[in-house]
Amino acid sequence: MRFSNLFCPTLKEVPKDADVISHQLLQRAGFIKKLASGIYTLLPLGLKVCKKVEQIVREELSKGNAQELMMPMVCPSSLWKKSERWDKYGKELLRFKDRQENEYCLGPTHEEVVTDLIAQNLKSYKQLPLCLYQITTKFRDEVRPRFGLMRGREFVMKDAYSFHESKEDLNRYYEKMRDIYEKIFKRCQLKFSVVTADSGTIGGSDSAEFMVLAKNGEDAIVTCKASNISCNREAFSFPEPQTAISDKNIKVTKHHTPGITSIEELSKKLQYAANECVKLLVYMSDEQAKAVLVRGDHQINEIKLKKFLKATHLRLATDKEIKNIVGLDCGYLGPYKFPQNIPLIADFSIKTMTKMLIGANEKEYHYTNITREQLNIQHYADLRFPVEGENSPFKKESTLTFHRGIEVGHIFKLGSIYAQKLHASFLDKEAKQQPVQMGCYGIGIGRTVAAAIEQSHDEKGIIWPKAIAPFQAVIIITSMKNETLCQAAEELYKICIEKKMDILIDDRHISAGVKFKDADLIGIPLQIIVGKGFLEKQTFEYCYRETSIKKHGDQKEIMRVLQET
RNA sequence: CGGGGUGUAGCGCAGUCUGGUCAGCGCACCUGUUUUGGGUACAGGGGGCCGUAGGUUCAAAUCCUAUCACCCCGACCA
Repeated sequence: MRFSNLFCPTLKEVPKDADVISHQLLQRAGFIKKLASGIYTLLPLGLKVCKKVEQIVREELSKGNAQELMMPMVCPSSLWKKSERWDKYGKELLRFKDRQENEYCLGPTHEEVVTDLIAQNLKSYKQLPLCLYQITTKFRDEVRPRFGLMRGREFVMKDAYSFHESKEDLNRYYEKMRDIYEKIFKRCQLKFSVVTADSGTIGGSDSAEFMVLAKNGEDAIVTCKASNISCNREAFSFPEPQTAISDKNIKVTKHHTPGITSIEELSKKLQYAANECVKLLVYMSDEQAKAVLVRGDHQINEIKLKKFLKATHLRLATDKEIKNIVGLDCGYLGPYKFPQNIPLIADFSIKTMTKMLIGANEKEYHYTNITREQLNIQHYADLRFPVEGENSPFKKESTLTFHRGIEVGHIFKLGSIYAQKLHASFLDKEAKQQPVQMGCYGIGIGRTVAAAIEQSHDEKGIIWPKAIAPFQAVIIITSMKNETLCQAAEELYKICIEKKMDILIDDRHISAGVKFKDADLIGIPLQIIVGKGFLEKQTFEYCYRETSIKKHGDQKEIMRVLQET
């Protein structure tokens, strides 16, 4: 490729709409251009890097006997209604109608389409196992798109779906896919960690996320080193603790607390630690009120709560609803003498409390020294997020540590939920009809590219891992007016092209300084400089982007170095 | 969805409070000279009816109203 011919608009200044480094550099180095919020054009270099990642993905997946296909982006609502996700998926599913007033959505993922495809064609166990995948543009109308390619609304994703005659075979393939994913991200030269995850809207049982460790990551990873557990913060589960024996010698005290409604203020005023306070939150679970108790220093994990309640829609009750139900404004709600028609559900941690501070269900009053026995708690469950630095529930001596990560891959065991809803079944060896067992496996291609930059850059620009760099090397001609230099560079370039190397030659009629700056910004791993060294000694200079180490060599040596990379 | 902010040339910004020599700066771009190993220097030049639509006024980038777009924070701590 000739730079003089390349559409690569680089910028000196940081675009004002970008504040994470990958987003800034992708724009500055001419890889992407924003069209609308969360919607980007991949410019030639951006596309080139994506293709390199895709190629790695294709090569590794084919080792797992996965076959590539391409499903439509536009999906009729009927399939989504069958799977019940037309209602469950929410606003992220972009819906619209055609001229016949038929409803459609833009596919955010393709379980429905692929399961339907299989339902229509699967007959016998002899056709299994089977794995199909595609690398296509998905659309999710994100609540808040941000960070460029890291959380766009339109994005390129590889999604694979596997089909099996038994759970055992699904388990076997899931493990295989985990290995394939590890190989893919290793080949992309990323530092990542595999963590236990929640399966979210996709549904299913086991799932694991592949997290690229980076400080700008949107996900929190919780680790207990001693027990070798690494988990998405959302999916960290606590075992049921032993019930503590309440302090029977203490007396309930009522306190007048006008204007004091926050845990922080209360614990200060009444000399009660935040972890001795209990807060009560009213949720609407499919429009049924539920009261949830959690310790003052804890946060409710709504994913867990939703699962526990088996709710389709879950939200906090509005102030108005609370007033209707309890007859009280927020701030003084408490579980003692709470309206009996609303079930009280408490987080496991409440079990370990010997006394507590709660709202009095009376304006401007709180109680202290309440014990669990005085409350009519109907259920205990694991409902909260872990807290950074708290003791591990698995190993006493160990604490929980937190890291940030970018979720670049996610694998799930779906089981037969989609198969049942979309009637994908087959005849087994005993001629019995069985629903097919499914797994699904995603990789965010654009997100992987962004994650690579988050992990590898400096003040000068991107430092691409060799495996996914847009070019192996760039040949820089320091002066286009010097014919000797041009000839030498062109000859080298010609040899590279003949050897099918992916090389850029910077033949622009501009000063050498600009060429160096652009090469650094774009992040090409190796710069080959044809300049004064050549005029003096007929040698080329080569410089590694990552280390800035400069060396000299003749054409033979350059070819050797290039073969290595 | 709530709060905050920003829309002026391809990019980054000043000008808006206090309406009138206000269509401006830097980078980028074009021409010429210069320079030729880390965004050379000088000279000249092209490009925007100031997000959009109304309104107020003799006069609007500037004031008012509406609207659109984009960005940030939050969207559970009772």
